[in-house]
Amino acid sequence: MSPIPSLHERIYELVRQIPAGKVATYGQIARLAGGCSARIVGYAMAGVPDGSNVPWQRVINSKGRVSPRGEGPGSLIQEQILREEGVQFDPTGKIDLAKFCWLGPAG
DNA sequence: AGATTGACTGCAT
DNA sequence: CATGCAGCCAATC
Repeated sequence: MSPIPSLHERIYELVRQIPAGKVATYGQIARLAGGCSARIVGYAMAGVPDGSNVPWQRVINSKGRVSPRGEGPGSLIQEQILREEGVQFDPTGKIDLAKFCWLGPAG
């Protein structure tokens, strides 16, 4: 526990601040995390330990859609969780970022 | 220290 | 709308 959390931990803390029913894009988190690139956020999400309080499911890509993890229902699970949170999906499976995009820790 | 990779992004074809 | 390419930066080998 250092006074200055690593980039990874900082991202986790940031994602933890995302309220239910809202979502944030990788670029958004990256910017709030200190201006790193969206890839770092994606990499951090991939390294999220199972059991942490990080609602990684609320982090999506700039397309307003969940990131296709390739195999497994992972993306589908994420979509279901977001629906449970109150996030609405378009008929195309996209999220209305105009309403559900998290503005940041400031609100 | 160098090369490779990745849950990204934006533009071009 | 599908595919390709380049830029981006940290983690990993």
